[in-house]
Formats: sequence, structure tokens, C-alpha cells
Amino acid sequence: MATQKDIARVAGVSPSTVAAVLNGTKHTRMGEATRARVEAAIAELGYIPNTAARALRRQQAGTIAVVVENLENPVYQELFRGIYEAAEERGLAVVVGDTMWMRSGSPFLARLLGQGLVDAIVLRHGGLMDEEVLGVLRSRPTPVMLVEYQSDDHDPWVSVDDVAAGRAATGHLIEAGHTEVAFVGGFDTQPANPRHQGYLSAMQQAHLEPRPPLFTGFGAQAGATGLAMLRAGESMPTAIVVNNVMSAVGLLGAAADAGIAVPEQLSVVGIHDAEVAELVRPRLTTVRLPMRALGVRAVEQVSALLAGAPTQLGVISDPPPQVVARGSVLPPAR
Amino acid sequence: MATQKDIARVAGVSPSTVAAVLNGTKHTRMGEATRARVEAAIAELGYIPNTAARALRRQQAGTIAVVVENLENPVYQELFRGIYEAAEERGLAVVVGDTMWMRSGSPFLARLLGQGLVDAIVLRHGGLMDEEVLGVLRSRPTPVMLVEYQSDDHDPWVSVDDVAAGRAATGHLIEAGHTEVAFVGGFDTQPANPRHQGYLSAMQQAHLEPRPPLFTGFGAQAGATGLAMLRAGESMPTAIVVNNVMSAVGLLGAAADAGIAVPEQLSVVGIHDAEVAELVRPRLTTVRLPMRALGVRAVEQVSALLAGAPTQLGVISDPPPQVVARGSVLPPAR
DNA sequence: CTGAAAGCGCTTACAG
DNA sequence: CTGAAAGCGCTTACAG
Repeated sequence: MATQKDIARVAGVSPSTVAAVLNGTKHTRMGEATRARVEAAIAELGYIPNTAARALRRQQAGTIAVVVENLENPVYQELFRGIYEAAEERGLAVVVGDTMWMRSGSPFLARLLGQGLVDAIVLRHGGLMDEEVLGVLRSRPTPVMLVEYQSDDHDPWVSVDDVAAGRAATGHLIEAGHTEVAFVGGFDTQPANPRHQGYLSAMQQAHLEPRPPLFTGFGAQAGATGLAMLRAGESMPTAIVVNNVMSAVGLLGAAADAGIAVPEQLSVVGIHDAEVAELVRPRLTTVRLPMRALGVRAVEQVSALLAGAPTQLGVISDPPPQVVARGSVLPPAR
Repeated sequence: MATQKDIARVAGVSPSTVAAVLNGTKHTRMGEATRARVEAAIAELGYIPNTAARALRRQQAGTIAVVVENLENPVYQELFRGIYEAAEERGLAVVVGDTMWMRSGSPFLARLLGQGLVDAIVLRHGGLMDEEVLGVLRSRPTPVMLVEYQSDDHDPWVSVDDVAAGRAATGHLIEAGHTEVAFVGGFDTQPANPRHQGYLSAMQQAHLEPRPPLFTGFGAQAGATGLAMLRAGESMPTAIVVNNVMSAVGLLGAAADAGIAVPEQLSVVGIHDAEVAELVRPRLTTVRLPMRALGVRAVEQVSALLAGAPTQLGVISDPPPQVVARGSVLPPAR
């Protein structure tokens, strides 16, 4: 591989001159002939900069790592897009990984932990990550920005407004006339599950009796399980707020299997929007969260952190969560 | 940040000794007391190796980059898993990116192109990538392993057996008694669309008349468009092979909207398996491709390439594509 | 068994 | 306007 030294030799100049041409630094008004010779040599030798050397010398890698708990969750599509766009604006490269890969001792983790390759980590672990690994991560000098609701400011974090999302989903059902509204999915987290908090808030505001939440987890199975539990209970609700789109889709499938007509007999709203909501029948009504804005904000804030500039962390309330009315909600049958 | 030099000072030894302890190299039988002192200093200072420096010195990064054309395509879940597992076995870190990010001049591309940070690239571009960028990539010394069907050996590539997948999907429909089978989705590529080739082969073998393919692309919309074209045509088929799961799901939705009962009036098989096939109603019958094995193979072969060892490229025929019978196929109504 | 030294490829003050 | 030199943090022959 050709190096700057090689170019210097071929062009008959010093390495510093080559670096100047390459980086457009200082020697800006260098002799035209010199510059031309250098550029010719660069082209001739097919020079490629060595990023490792540059990172070492500059003491920054120009890269942020994004790690999420489940790479193929459709919900991240927009998040990645926002992160990428904001990063590109700042000349930062983005590199993505899965929480699953972050077992202690894994090469991926070692790479993230190692100095010099990654300037900051944007992490959404969804509670799935080893506390030990998390601790190790936190003890490092490279900043870790959490992208999920935290309620305390122990770590820097940014999040969409999950409480408002829960409230919007529940409110939409209440406005349609439902009074028997259940909440299904997610976990009983610490701090309290924010979407469930939103559900509670909407129910109380409408003077309706909240039902005990069914924290059945994430994924399609969580929706099916939730519906089964509801059917086994004393009185079926007429409407369900589901913590997550994929769970809502799972619930829709389970309802079809059980011969429950959605939306005629049962209304369903899923929190978070994704393409699959448009694909199933009936189409799923969802609450859309500003994931792209979240990505942009995460990069902004991590950059601010890196630069020592003042940060603006916490919940992103603009744009607010928005109900996307599709086909899974109708007024209750009577 | 503490460096090896700092540790050496604190422990009262030379930097080489620190390196020896850290890497477990040569000085293997060093004085127990020395080693203990060094280890204490490492712990005390919270030493973290600088990966950029190491990569520079060793002239290898210990990382492979995986770039796919659409990060959130559910089909990649298994591919990533296979890649990750095989990479971990070899002590390699994996870093993921989206083809979309590889625009000329983007920091991500620069990072991939630059020497020293990435030892090899595993790429699935699905024909979506700029020919120019592709050319640049190919001109670099770091090997690029393609993970998609190529038919020629211009670049190193590995692929699942797409021809066999097309044949299996079509064969399944023929065995169910269908004679009017259409092919929808994908592109009219160069080399010829291998799944369509498989369709053709199965039809001919059964002495059935193939229909002209409807190359409507990828994604859910491609399925809906394909169905619309079929309905506008002279005679509806009784069964459809869809090039891709997501397209098949889109086709299912469009069929429901049009009042066409699947599978009673129309049978559908999607190529490639994904969770969503299990979630929709009717459940979608698919052909499962060994994506995990593909990932493992890609890493194996890229390692062989790097090591200068003999490679075994091309189609992975074991395990063969497998029909996953769910609810979208029935014998034709008469 | 341990240390001094060179060098990976780059950037950046500093001198001329 | 251009060059010589130091140094980022590590690894690895080589000498003792």
C-alpha cells in the first residue's frame, strides 16, 4: 500500500507537503506546480489514507457506534436514518451492532471498549443487556448515550415521549367510545413503564377504571399471550392498547385464530409505527413516534457531549406522538 | 487515558514487559512477582488498550464490515447471526452498515475504504448500489465478498441456492395440483433472475406452460402491483410464486382487499422465510433459505481469502431450500 | 528473564 | 512557501 511517504518520494516533495495537499490545511497557497505534482502522484499510486494511523494521531476516530437490542426491529429503520443523516452532516461515520453481540469477552465488545476506534456509543439496550457489560461500558471514558426513557439523569439519555404515546393510544380509544380498555405488553420496568403510565393517565383523566396491566413482554408472542390471558379473565375489554407494534400484530393474528373480529368486536391500537401495520388485515392503527428526530437528537447530543458543549437531554416532545388511524378501531358494539 | 507506558512506570518495568503480560506473548515464564506487579498496575489505572494503535502496528484491524442493501429486512436476521458467530470464533469483530450510506464522499464509505480499520467487506448490494461506488470498492486492496448469486466468478461470491428455491416453491404448487402458476416480483437481472430460473425449470419439468414473469421489484408494494397486473390480464392464475416474503405479504393484503380468498381461490408461496409469514392470516407458506449457513460461509471464505488459503466459493447447496407449509396453499378450486 | 529501540502511517507545531 | 522532526500507542525483533 502506498503511503504519504511514497507519494512524497514520487512527487519529489516532503511528507508534510503531501499531508497539506491531502488535508487542505495551511499550505493553502502552495505552488500550483507542487500541488499538481503531488496530486498526480496520489492518483498514480492509488493512494488510500490509513484511517487507523489518522485516528491514532488525531486522537479521534470520527466514528460513532450505534448498538440496539434487536437489529431487525422495523422500528429502528427511521432511527438509523436520523442518526446517519445527523452523523454525515458532522463528517462522522456510523457503525451499527446488536446488543446480542455484547457478551463479555466478545471481539465486538472489545472493539467498542478499546480506545481510538469509536468516539462515542449510542445505545438502546431495552433492559436486555447484561448489567455487568453495561457497567464496564459506563466505566469507560468514551461517552455512552442512551436512547430510551430513563426518568433519572444518571446517564445521558434521550427518548421519544413514551408517556404521551401511551396517552394518545388510550385517548384515541376513549374518544371512539370505549370504556373497557386494557393494556398489554412490555415489561414492568424500573422506572415504571412509561407507556403504561400514559395509559393510566388517560384512563384517570376520563374517569375510567384502568385494568391491571398485562406485562407480557415484546415481540409477536407477547400480543398473543396477552389476548389469551384476557380471554381467560372474567370480562373481555372492548379495546386494547398494545405496548408495541409487533405485539399488536401478534395479537391481531391470535384474535383471527380465535374468531374475534377486529375491529367489530375488539379495537386494537399498537404503539410505534412500522410498515407491517400497513400490511396486515385489518390494517393496524398505531401511534407514530418521531424516531428519526430521536436519531438526529442522539447524534446532536453526543456531539455536544464530545465537544463539551451544553447538552439538552431527556424527552423529545416535538413532534408529539401521532395516532395513525387505520382499520383496527371502531366504536364498541352494543 | 492510561497507556502501556504509564503501567510500565507504575509497575517499575519496561513497556515491553507490559505488552508481554497483555498479549500473553513470549515472556510466558516471567517472574511471578513481575507479572503480579504489572497486573496490579493495569487494574489500578483502569488500562484500556488502544485499538487504533494496535491495528496500525499489527497491520490488521481484526474487524470485518457487513453491508447490506436494507438493514431492516427481516431476512437478514439469520444472516447476521451466522456472520457474527463465525466471526467471533475467529476473534473478529463485526460492524454493520447499510448500502444506502455508501454514497460517494460519505464518511461511512471513506471509513470502509480507508486502510487499517476493516480487514474485509461482506457486501450484499442487491443491485442497488452505485456502479461507481462499487468500482471504487473493487479497486481497493481490502477484499470484498459478495453474498448474492452471481453466476460468474468475476468477484468472490457466495450465495444460497436461489434457483433451487424458485424450483421448490413452484414444485410445491405443482404438487398441490396447480397448472396455472405465475411468477411475481424481483428484477430482470443480469445474470438472469435465479429464482425465476428455478420457476421456469420446475414448470418445464412438469410440462407446464410458464407465464411471462412480472418483475415488479422488492418490498410489499411489488406484491400488490403484481396482483393488480395479474387481475388486469386475461386469465388469473390459480397460484403465484412470489420472489420475496415481503412482496408475498403485500400480495396477501392486496388479495384480501380485492376479495380474493387465499388459499381457497388463490395459492401463494413466498421465497425466503421470515417471522412475518407466521404473523399474517392466512399464514404464508414460504421457502426457507439457509441464511445462517450463508453468513458462516461468507466469513469462512473471507478469512480464507485473507489468509491466502484455498477458497470454496459459489452456491451453498447444503442445506437445500425447504418449503415451510403454512396456510396459503390449497389445491386449485374446480 | 527483561529492556532499549525501531517503526506502523499519519499530523502538526516549529524552523527556515 | 516548504521541510525536518516529534509523537500518537502499540508490537516485536534484537540485544543483554
